Amino acid sequence: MSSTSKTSVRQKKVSPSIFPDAKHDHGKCVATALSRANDICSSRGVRLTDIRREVLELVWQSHNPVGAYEILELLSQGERKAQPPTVYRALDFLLEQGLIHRIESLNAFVGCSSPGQEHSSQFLICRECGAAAELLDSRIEDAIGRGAEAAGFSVEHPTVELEGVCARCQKANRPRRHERKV
Amino acid sequence: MSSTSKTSVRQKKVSPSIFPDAKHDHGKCVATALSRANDICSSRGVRLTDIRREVLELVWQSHNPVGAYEILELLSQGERKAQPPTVYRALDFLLEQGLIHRIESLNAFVGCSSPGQEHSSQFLICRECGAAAELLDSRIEDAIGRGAEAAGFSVEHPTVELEGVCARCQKANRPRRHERKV
DNA sequence: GATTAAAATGTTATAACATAACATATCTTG
DNA sequence: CAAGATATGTTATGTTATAACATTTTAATC
Repeated sequence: MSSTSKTSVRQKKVSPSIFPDAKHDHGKCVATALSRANDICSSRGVRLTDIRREVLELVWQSHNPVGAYEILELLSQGERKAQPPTVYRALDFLLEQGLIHRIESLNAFVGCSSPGQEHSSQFLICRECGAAAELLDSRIEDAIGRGAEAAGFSVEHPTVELEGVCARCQKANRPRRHERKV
Repeated sequence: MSSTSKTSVRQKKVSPSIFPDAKHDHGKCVATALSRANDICSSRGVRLTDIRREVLELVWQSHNPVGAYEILELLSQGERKAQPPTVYRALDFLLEQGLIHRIESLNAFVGCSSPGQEHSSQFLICRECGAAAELLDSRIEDAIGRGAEAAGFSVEHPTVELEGVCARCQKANRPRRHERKV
């Protein structure tokens, strides 16, 4: 057991949006991610090299999962002319350190919202805007644990990726009253 | 006839193994899958052509997810010399009809254990023997639905793939008492 | 049973994602 | 600084998937 990471895990008003607001300060997201990554890496004695930091920054360019080759292109726009292995090696490092997650259903990568702690998470992936939000829902985790246990199966690496439509896109798509078909 | 394949679907002693027994009659699995596929396709007025049936049969060659190019190779061992699009088109058809599932974390395909009914399922994937078993656990489904709902997210296509070790492989791997390290 | 439109398959080429293998550079640490 | 470990560069190739267009097969209608 790793004790309590936050005491207010279960609030009354669960933030209705783990999805970032349209006008949130994304610079802050990036800054926080980089700062935490720094802390985590130095506390573990592993090196957050230039390439690794740049790749992390590119993954965090938005809340949408980004493909390795997209990163490669972005990375190659600067001075550096990288090859695929450079990117994949950096991604492997970031995955090992729990700084990013891989989205299997998209072959893409997204920044981890709570690095530094082991956790199994669930992703909500909006098919409209492409954003991915990380859910840390213990009830889902528990249900999965119990379901697997009933089959005598020991889960080591759960993948939970939920494609659908986020609240914002649902609102945006909802037709006006007078436009409705039925 | 389709209808009841067995009346004892919900027994007291829930089969502790949705994973197939080592010595189960796999020919029966295949025969059942093909027969159901036939029924489903004819009732829907879609065509289970030779290629599609062969691909379905190859997917069902075992309970381990199988890659598209592996299918391609197997398919090309016979008379037919197929190309990738042939296989992917057949797989697309089988997916659309709910006769197979795609395992995102493996880029591979596995037969559906309960075709003919819409369902969201969860996969238990053994990293030892490679077998994949399909769980239809409403509690996991519910927990996911609630978790997503709390975020205002509407789930359309859930992907739940649980990598770990199946009961049989756990037993097989467990060291003898006198061999234990700790 | 010929006509024809739709559906399925064949064929060629290429896109997209990922890693193997070995060379070179750069960081540590004695 | 020497020397091993770690990280990156470089070349080639493996693996998964699809686009685009040609041909064949099927099913429906006359």
